[in-house]
Amino acid sequence: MPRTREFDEEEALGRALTLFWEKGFADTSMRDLAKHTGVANAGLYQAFGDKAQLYEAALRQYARTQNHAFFGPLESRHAGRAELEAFFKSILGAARDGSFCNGCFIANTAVEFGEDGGVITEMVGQNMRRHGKAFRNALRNAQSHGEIAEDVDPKTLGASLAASFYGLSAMVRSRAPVAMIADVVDATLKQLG
Amino acid sequence: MPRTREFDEEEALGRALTLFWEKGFADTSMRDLAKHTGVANAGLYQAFGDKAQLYEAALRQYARTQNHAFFGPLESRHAGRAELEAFFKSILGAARDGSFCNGCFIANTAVEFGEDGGVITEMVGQNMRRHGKAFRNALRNAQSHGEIAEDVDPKTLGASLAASFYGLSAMVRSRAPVAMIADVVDATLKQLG
DNA sequence: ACATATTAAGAACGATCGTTCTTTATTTCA
DNA sequence: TGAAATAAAGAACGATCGTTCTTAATATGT
Repeated sequence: MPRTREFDEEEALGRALTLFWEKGFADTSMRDLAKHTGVANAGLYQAFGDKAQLYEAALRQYARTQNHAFFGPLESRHAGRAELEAFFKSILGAARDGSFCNGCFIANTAVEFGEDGGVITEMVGQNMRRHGKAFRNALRNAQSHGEIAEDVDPKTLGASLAASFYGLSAMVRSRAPVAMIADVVDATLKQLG
Repeated sequence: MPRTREFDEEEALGRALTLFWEKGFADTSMRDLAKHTGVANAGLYQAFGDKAQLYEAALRQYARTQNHAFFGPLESRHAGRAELEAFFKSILGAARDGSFCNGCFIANTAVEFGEDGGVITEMVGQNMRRHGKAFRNALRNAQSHGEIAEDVDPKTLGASLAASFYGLSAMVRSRAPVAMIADVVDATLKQLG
């Protein structure tokens, strides 16, 4: 009997993500979101709940798509030095062509929400652990294949590479000169030996 | 003839900074600020201009005080390896005791404002350049004194240490486990050789 | 084909936002 | 000491916020 939903939830969520990613949670209004998604105000509430739940859904989609595209290669059983280099060089490339100009949505969320004691902080922590694990996986593989120096500790360097990534994210978001981003990438990769 | 101002501008600004630092620009209302500074609503406008100008003034005070306390030692002509180690170890300590739980206000501002094309972004860039220069100064001194490896490039590693600092800031702000912070600090300092 | 359930569109609500204005109190100079 | 000028306090304003409600359109099961 019911009328069918006209809009595609996943696509609308993607557009909401774009807006949250660019402007953050507090600076994005539900009216902005309705306009940008093409979904009526009430439709967003019907489909996703309130604004916070919509943000959570957008964050989940980011983790599932964009974040997965970035970190998936590092999580492969065959990930090694090549994937680590490709990761940071692709960030430099994305900084050049502007496709990384909003930085990492996980890192942005970490900064905006801080410790809210809720589900958002938990999701941030979960994704940050994923990042560290991905780097560590690639580092371990690279080390066992003799592709990087023997004296690196995959656990500590993995955490450190994640921190460098978040730092790069903040710098790119505030439009630091590309030369500075290139310097960071150079020095970061030098740690592989 | 005029009545004298009752509150101390610098102290009120410090309290405003505390609030902006903890909650960010968008989530801090002028009423919050009036309550927390003890200065009446109109008094803040009288003394500082509008909300954005108040934030700018708070950012300037942060650069002049907190930021200076952190980076001043690295900018000394006598700064070397000891100061670099002390810097990152003090971050670990501050992560432990909670005194760094809001992260770096410069990095937070970079993430919240992104590229706004205005004075805020310019101040962020200015302070980020200062950070890179401070690290580079200490690295150059350390190198010329034989305290660190000869093959490090102070320029690129300086930029990279700044990125690591911003990343640490984001991680601490979202309450990453102290063990993870310690890992980042360990791996970061390992770059000194 | 009609009744019904759910949608879309956006008007409307109360709260809160940044900002200004009004009022009252206070201090200094002539 | 009285007049002028500024400070302090907070009420008030219009705008916008998140959210809900009203209305009208639409698609499905019998």
